[in-house]
Amino acid sequence: MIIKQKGCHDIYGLEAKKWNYVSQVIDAVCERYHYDFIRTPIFEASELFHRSIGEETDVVRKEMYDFKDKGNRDITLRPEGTAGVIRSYIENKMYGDSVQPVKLYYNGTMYRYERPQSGRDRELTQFGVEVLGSDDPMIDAEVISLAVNIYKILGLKGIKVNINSLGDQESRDNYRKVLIDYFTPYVNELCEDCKIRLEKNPLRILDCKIDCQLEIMKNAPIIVDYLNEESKKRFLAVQKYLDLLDIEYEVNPSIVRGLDYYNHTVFEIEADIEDFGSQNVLGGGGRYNHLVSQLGGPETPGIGFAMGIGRLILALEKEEIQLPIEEGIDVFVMYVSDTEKEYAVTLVQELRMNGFKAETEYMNRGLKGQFKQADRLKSKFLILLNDEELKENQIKIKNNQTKEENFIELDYILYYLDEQLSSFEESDCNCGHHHEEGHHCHCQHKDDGEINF
RNA sequence: GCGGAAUUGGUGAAGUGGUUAACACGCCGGAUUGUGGCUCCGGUAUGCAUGGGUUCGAUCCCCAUAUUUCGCCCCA
Repeated sequence: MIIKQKGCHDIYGLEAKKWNYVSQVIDAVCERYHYDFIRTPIFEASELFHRSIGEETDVVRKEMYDFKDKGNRDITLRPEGTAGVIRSYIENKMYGDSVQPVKLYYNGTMYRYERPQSGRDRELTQFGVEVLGSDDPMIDAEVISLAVNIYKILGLKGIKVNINSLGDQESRDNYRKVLIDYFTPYVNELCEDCKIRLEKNPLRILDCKIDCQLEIMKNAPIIVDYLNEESKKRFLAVQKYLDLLDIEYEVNPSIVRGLDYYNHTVFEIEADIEDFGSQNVLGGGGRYNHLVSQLGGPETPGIGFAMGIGRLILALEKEEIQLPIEEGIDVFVMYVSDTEKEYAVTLVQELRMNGFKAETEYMNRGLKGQFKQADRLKSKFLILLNDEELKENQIKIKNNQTKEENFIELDYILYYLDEQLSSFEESDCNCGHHHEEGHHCHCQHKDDGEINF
């Protein structure tokens, strides 16, 4: 038997419905924030990732899914979304578009050659946004608020935003020196990885999970103290806008992010979920004002963030949040004889063309089997075709909840179903969603007056 | 890259070094001659991840591989 590759998943059934629902929420929110969808290739030249993400990062050093193609080109399956979007921005000269800044979002699969575990796969799906062309701190706050809103609309509670600033190049260089000076006397106390980091990327020592226990960490210099005037002002402005948007956040000096292209604002969004381990970080991002020029475009400020959809859905499941997913069908058409079957074919077609979710029998089951099938499909109504009754232009329809049966004129069936089904839509919210019995509406439009699909 | 646990049918699983591998759910069929969801009856693994080894004999013991799963590093 051929089975799926390590760290990959088949998503189908209810799981697939959840994914689609989350995507719908993302699309709706992005539309309101006026972000345009962009779809870039899943594979790119390897060099793109080496140059953008950084040679020394773990993602590039040990997680790249790369190979040679038949033309002997070095190809990599994208490990994240930003690099491809920036490449596209430059290649398509979007910096010349009449509408600026350019606000984009993507939602697609990424690949990392990792050891799979809970909340981490080799094929993962990320949704993310990128804003290019504006350095306004207000955009930083907007991007964070967009992410937070998506989590809120989906019903996640306990969302925590951690922010930090890496400052501009001057601040960062300055801080880098301070860090090296600080840690060098203690080099023998550091773990093996951090000894290497001390030379290559001292910032990452700060979020080392091993060395964070050390005494020297507590007194380590904090970057915020080494920001120059301008960077400090900028960071405070971001916080001001977050306050205005009523977003709770915490300044966390240990957030440095694993990709090299970030400067100024960096942030991570985590869910406060028990037993979620290190998988509680649902998304993260930051500003990258030199990435575009680094990849050969004009000097262009940018900011973005990404969230893992798989991990998000895991979080929703852990929190037992019911999504308003439609289940079941409107009507199941039953038949026995061949002439009834012929009528069923056309009737089902007509029902479908008029917007009803209609099903019929394909497995040659007896009437008993068809009743069972209709129940499995959670059909709200049953239509029982009968040759004798059809001759009289009559059709028998049964409400599968009340068990009430009625004879209806053939021509009247669409109207009848329409009327009957609308009584199923009763719900104390009017979000337009259909909520199954016992499910609650999480659209939150009533509370926030914001999003309504 | 490192470490722990697991792998029996469509599903959940029990089990033993020795003839036909429990049980339950599901599914299909029948009792019920065109109104079911209850009940009863019947059917449903030449098979216990794969490859070696130990043995008279292995699903059960040993080794390896694969996969799943949970951690570490890192990340979403």
